[in-house]
Amino acid sequence: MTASEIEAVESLVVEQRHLKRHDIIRAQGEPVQEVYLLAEGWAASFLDVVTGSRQLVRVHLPGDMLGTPSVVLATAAETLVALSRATVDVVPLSAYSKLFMSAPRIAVGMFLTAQKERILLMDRLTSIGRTNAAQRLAAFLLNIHERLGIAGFQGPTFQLPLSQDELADVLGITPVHTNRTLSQLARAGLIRRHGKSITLLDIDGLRSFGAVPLRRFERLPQWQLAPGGDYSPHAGTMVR
Amino acid sequence: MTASEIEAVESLVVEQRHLKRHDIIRAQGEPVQEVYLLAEGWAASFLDVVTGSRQLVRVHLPGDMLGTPSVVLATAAETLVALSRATVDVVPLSAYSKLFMSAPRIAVGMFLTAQKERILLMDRLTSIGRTNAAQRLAAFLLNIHERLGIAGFQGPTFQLPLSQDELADVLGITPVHTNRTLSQLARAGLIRRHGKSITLLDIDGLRSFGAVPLRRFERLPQWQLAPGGDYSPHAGTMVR
DNA sequence: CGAGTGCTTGATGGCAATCAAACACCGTGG
DNA sequence: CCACGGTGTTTGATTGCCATCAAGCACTCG
Repeated sequence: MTASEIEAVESLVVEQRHLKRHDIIRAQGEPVQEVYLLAEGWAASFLDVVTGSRQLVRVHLPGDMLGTPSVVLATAAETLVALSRATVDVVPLSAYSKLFMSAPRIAVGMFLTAQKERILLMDRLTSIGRTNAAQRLAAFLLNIHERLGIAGFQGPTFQLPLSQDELADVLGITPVHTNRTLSQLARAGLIRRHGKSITLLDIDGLRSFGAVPLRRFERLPQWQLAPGGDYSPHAGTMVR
Repeated sequence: MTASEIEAVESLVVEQRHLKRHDIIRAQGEPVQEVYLLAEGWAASFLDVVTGSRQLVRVHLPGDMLGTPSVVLATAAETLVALSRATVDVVPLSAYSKLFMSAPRIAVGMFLTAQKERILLMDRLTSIGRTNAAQRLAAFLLNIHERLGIAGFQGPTFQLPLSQDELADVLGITPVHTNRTLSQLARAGLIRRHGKSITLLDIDGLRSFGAVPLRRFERLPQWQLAPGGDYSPHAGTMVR
């Protein structure tokens, strides 16, 4: 989200929750009455499968909204969990929807954010459906690295607070094979590991190896509102 | 989309294109200047992988908007292709965005549609990441069947205008294995095939076999606009 | 009727799952 | 201080799902 969107959402916060690793923010199947703004730490959204396994569909970093897909459902589709010590701001759904309906500039931002998330999910789907374990891992590490870069962290080294079990649930493979795949990328000289610390030794190499497309998200001029932040009066385009 | 949303989008149509099977509506990498409303026939969105394979990320039926995720990009992420003889309505992006910014009721609908698509992508990701080929196929057939039911078709039999190669690109497996998997579901008594015609013999059996979650999409009361279709005046929630 | 496309089946190989066990790390409690 | 249980990581052995390679068959169309 952009800074102004975060600012607007922050004004709706009614509660702040401090979580430790593995704490559930909101479980799959619960009624949808809130959305969340991740203020600090890492979190994840995952779906349970009846067979017992689960799929991490998204890893969240500070500034991300959590739980927004489920606003079209009566009961939540995803479970939201803290991956590290974290802080989330609780936003009542009623306030969130009211913000959308009363602040056009924010509404545009929320809409475009949702479309951006669709692109990222499409990329993940392609990665999991059409590439092997090592390529998926490369793609995932690059994605995290890029997002940390946007958040201000520099350099090729970062802390990844995911266990190999959780990483396996991201990649759609088993924990055992995750371990072997990490070793494989290290042996190939693409990454280095020290505990939870990951160093990307060859970013271009990882990108071509993982078949990762470059995504330059932009706000096209078509999405600029008329000055003043109010709705541009276009008679005839109003509906009903 | 709801009927009123389709109606609103239809008023923006500048051109109608009649396509035959395999025609490209818009290719990956092209500038994003339009979105599309599928009026007739089947279509698909897919992503190419540099390794040569591709992933069908979404199969579209009449009434679906095509190409909307890429409105956050300068060049399109997905290729849009006709799966059968089809008709698409071309909507300039500028008109589409103007509709969003001037018609709050439609804007809410477009936002909720995007969130719904995220849920569906999350379900697909879980299906491909965490279930085997037969389960993915069951889940896909159920999804298509359910959407055809919403569109008014009844009964357990429908025409699936996808080649096994295309089906393979949906499921993230090879064409050869798609064939074997179809035979497997038929041998198990879950489906019957006659050419492109598919009959679901045991819908509940397919649902439990494919580990398919039930999704009841609803418009929660929080998303109801104040009567009149105009923005509800909530002083203090306007931003900037 | 020949070429192309799509479907089907067989044989073989490889990537990843499964089963199993040892090892490192860490906070807790005797 | 060290025993300990728990969690997480690593490695080996075996199995199996699916990919790959190959070939035959059915159908359509120019």
